[in-house]
Amino acid sequence: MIHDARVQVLRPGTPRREGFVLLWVQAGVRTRDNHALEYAVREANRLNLPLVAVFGLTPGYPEANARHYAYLLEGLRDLRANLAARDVPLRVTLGSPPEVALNAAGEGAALVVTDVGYTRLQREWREWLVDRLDVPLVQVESEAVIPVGVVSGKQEYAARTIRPKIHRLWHDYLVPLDTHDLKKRERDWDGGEDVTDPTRLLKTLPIDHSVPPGDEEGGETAAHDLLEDFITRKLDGYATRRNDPTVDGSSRLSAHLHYGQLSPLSAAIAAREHGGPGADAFLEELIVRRELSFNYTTDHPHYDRYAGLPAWARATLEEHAGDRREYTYTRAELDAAQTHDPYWNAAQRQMTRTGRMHNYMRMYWGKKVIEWTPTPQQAYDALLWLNNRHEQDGRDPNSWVGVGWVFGLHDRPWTRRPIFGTVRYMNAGGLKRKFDIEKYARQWAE
DNA sequence: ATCGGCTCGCGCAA
DNA sequence: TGCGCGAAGCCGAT
Repeated sequence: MIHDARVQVLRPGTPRREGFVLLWVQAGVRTRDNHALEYAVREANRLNLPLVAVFGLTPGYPEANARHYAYLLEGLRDLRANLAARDVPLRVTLGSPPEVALNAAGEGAALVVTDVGYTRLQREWREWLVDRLDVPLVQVESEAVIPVGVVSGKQEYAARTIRPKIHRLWHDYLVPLDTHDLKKRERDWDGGEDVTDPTRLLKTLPIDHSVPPGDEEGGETAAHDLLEDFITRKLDGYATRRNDPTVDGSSRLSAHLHYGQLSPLSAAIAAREHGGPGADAFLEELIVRRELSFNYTTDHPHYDRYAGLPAWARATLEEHAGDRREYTYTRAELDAAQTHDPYWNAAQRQMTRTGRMHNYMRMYWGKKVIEWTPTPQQAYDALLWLNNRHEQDGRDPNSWVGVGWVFGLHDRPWTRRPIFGTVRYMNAGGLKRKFDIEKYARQWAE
């Protein structure tokens, strides 16, 4: 089922009666549980037209490097194969995504269907296309379990304010998506770039190659293998094991979700069917926390800036901006994991080597950088830079929210203390109390 | 080992 | 207008 609230007409009009339906893929790089794809298939069948797809591959995506592009290209490789099995040919074209979509539409689109991403740039791409297209454009939301605008129309203050709104709605949206066979097939649709060998194509792209690919394979096939493994082997222990950075207890699905290779609906339905406390904990992360980050980037004009943090948090940090810092490090020293703190260095190395830092360590990692930089603004910029450079899912809405949390976003005040003011403080004592931090340090030793 | 206090602002009850 | 309470904590008192 495709809920009406998922579908938004961005450019109204009557579809042409000839040509093809065009699916402009931006966010949903998959065929399973992709509402935009299924909507496009139904529209093509209704209009008795074929369906084709296009992806604009921009080498200029802000902050993206070889680590990110490798994962994206693996996703496109799988997408082309999986769409072909649905009789939908995919073209991958180098260039600005909305321009690529506009040019493809110019070849005879009756109607353009697209999906939804939640960053400023993705919104601007859609707006750019709306202004120039001369056929209808429909967006179908599939990266959120519940459409962002349905959950809330304003910036939520914290998880506790968005949670009841989500819980009220989620049973209406946690419903399977049925598929239809495409009736008409387009045979003459140029495929553009060859994505069968992502490594080869990656080398030719004029991007930042200084960060190598991470340690996990991208793409829809790997995503579903990982999901199955997670549900059968890890979900039962998830509620407790996910908080221990020395064991493999987290889902590792975040990057697949970020690149649209895994539908959050697929993951949510699989977890709910399995049940238990692990499923509850996972659905909290997958739906409540994830939609809270979409809410932040959608309803906050400065979601990626220090100035966008809550007023109480900025005020208290600025009151303490003149407090003495025992250690200060440059961005390069942090990047190279060259601090006096072996636990911090271990976390940094886990991230640079694998593309993932354990969630609990990420909080500690962020809090320490507040202590070790001259001003909170510099701490914010450094953390965001490090996160977006090395994390496989960097530049996801959860990147800005995760870094923002370190500075008090979606959190509450605590005891006043130097440097932090009333923003929550963390220290290595907590790591020692909660788990075997020495083991973690050994796991990620130099 | 466990517990209360720290501190702000939202949202609901009244 | 008052009141309860909140993603992951810390610290000192018992």
